[in-house]
Amino acid sequence: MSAIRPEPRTRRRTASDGTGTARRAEILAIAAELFATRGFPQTTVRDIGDEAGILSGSLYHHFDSKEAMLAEILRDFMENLRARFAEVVAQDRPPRARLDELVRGSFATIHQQPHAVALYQKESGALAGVPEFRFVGQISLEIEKMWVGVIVAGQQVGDFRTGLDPELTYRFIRDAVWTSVQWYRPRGRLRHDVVADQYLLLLHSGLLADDAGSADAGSTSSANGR
Amino acid sequence: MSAIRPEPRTRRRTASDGTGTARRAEILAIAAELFATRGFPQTTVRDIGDEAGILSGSLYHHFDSKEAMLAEILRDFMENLRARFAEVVAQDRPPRARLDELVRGSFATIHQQPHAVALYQKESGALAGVPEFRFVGQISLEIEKMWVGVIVAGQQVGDFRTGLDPELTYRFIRDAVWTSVQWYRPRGRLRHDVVADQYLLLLHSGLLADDAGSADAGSTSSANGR
Amino acid sequence: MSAIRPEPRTRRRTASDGTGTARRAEILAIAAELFATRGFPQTTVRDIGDEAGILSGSLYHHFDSKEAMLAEILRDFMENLRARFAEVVAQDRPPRARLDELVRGSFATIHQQPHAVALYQKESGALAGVPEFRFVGQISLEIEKMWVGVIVAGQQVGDFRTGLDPELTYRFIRDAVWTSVQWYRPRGRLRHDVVADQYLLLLHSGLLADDAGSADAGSTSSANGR
Amino acid sequence: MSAIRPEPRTRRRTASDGTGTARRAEILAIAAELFATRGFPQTTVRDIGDEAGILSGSLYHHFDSKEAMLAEILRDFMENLRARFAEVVAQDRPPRARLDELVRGSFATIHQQPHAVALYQKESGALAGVPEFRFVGQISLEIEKMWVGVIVAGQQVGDFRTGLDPELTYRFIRDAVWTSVQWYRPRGRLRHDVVADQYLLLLHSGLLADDAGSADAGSTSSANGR
DNA sequence: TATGAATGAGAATTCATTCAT
DNA sequence: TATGAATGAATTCTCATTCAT
Repeated sequence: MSAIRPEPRTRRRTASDGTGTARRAEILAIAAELFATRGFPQTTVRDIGDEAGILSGSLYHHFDSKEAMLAEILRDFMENLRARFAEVVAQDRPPRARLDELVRGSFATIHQQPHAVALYQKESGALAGVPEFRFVGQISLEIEKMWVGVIVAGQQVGDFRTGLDPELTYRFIRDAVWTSVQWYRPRGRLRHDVVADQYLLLLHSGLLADDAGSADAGSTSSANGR
Repeated sequence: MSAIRPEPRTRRRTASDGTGTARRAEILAIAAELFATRGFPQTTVRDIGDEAGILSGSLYHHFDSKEAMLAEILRDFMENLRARFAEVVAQDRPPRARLDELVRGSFATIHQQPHAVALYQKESGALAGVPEFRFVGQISLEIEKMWVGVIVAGQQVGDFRTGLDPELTYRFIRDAVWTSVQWYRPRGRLRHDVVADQYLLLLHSGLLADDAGSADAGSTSSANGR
Repeated sequence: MSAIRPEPRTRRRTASDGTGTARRAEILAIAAELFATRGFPQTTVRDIGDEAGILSGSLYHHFDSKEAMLAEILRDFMENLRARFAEVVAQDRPPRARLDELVRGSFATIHQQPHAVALYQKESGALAGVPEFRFVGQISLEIEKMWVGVIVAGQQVGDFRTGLDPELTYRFIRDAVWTSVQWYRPRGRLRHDVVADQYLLLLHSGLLADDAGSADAGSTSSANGR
Repeated sequence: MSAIRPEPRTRRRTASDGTGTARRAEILAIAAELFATRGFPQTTVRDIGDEAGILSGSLYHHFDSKEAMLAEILRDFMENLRARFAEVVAQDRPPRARLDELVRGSFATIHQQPHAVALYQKESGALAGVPEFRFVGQISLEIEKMWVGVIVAGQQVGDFRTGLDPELTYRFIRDAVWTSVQWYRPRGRLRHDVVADQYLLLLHSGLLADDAGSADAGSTSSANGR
């Protein structure tokens, strides 16, 4: 019974009109978990419906499409993240302190919203060219600018090593931090702030032992403090 | 046409029987690229056939299934990688030198086989429980043991900072290194050895400037960012 | 397993590459009949598959979509019709003879291709704005121009009554002729050329008896010479 | 709220019980327009609800089903039309005058109720076998009898040409007249009575110019109609 | 080796309809 | 009267895979 080319229907409820928030949020949380664990394409609307206790078709009472669910989850997450980071970089503290907080905040976010983070990591690549998901690239870029800004500032005040390319450094940090969502277990024994501590220790001072610097060029690493 | 001893129907040519090797390899390369760029589930056998200039059904003369293609690509890649790393860790050199070479080798691998690396990164998660892909987890674990072994050795000889958990450190390094496949462009202006240099600089000595070090692990970390 | 936004696949076989013509034509004929009798939206691809003896999904081996089937049927029909009419209007005969042949040709077409005609009648309205079906409106317009051209020519040579608006006259004729597809039965006792004869009699001379003119409005339509 | 004798659940308010008449009529008008422009199957209850400013589910407080809406619209229209025509044919005037008025009345109806007419034209075919819509065929038949009766009467009194089959003539007239709903614009410059005038001119006297007989083949084609 | 036709199991989405509130 | 959540059946279309030629 499909028309030859049906005109687009009027929109359904969206996130911002505050209607049916309860059920929507519930379903979105379920979808986020499934998308994150199985991947978006591998998750069927039936999976979501089953988990939510309704028929898959009934999901369309709440959302326009499976894609729209993904968009809503990602948008919520990314706008939140941007705001969180913007607050940090706006602080009147030395770059080094701000970078630390960006890192800590990231690990905390992974702890609090592992699904959204995993989702972002997994799908943002495939979303690059899709118009409805332009915001992903945009916000990513804004975030990148904040982080790189802090790194550059840190180099300027002499806190950070200048031999490092800020862009490249940002990527190294970003990848190490966010990819941890793939092995970090929120309920595991390794707490997120401990992971952050460890990462910051490595990031700040490097892997080489402090007095290994002299040994670096090959000489006397004898005094090695351990 | 009847062979003296016909092969059991279940198994077609495999990589090692040296038949039709040329066409097979060609198709596998195409598949690897498509799998890597679009993702495995999003790549259809028709995509592969189109790119190879044959009909999708004809692919089944070469391979048992789409999954079998993925398995072959990944197995080739991972066994190679394991061998490569095994050579490095077997060298009679200080841990630090060996770790550097592991890192450099990884970036070089990304340069040489970006598709396989991307594939491994994207799909290995979803492959965790699939019997045919058990080798992925196994080899990953072997590789992890090699790297962690080097890190531990480095700590034992005093080259590497001991405050760092070796497992955690491995993950931080692994994630930063391999995730670079997502932004590294083999034909871009940023050469892979330069990327490796930059990463090793960060990894070795950390982000903090050398004269900031006194504030660092030095006692009075009052100004310390946290 | 749907990708977020799959790129459009390469085209399948089309009508003009002359491949698989046999099966294609068979299926198209079935589809035409179903579309014509049930209406396009009310015909499901399952209906077509059932009638063709294959699964509905298998139709997509031959055609890109249900819509594409409709387009092919209509295009074949309309281009043919245009050619047929173009031949007639190009003849070096008086307008009256050409108009008669247009009418007779139309009834003959209804006899020969009732499904395509019914389809055109039923669906062309809904197809107005759809890009893939622009040809429908275009060819319709070309045909209209041919007919109206003949009518105008007939008026100019004095064959046709000048009190009639040519456009309007065309529509009256067109609608009476083509709508007959809805009641004409190709295998019925009423042959198409008889129907054409009757229609032409009415069209030529009108409903009023030849000597009924005097009774007309009662007044002085004396010049009504027949 | 409990009525003394609650109506059986199967039947809700109908057109004739005078309840909620205003809203009902409003909704029916909306439905008629949508059904007429998009076609009945292509119109969703949601479309109707949207246009009426209520949710689609709420329509079921007024009507039993989407089909019931269509039935009500068509029945109203057709009973009215039958009555209108019945009045005309009952007049004590010559057949010719009555036929003219039937035609004029039809064009006027198209002008006044274009949606209902279009609806009738579009859907009556598909409704042929549906029990709830038997009235459509019945009334159509009654109307046909009236028209054919007038035509036959006209032939008997010598007003109408006798070489024409009355049934066939009726169909030609009916199709030309009613199909005009598809191009007639109630608010256009071409008024319905002008259209009727033009059609009647063509119908009465035919397309051939009054003195065209002699001009025809040049000779004495008195027996004209070819 | 390859084609071309087909299978069969899903996929997302639509939609008339119901019903508790 | 109307809402909002849900049903359940159907729809178009996709896709890995098979197999006779």
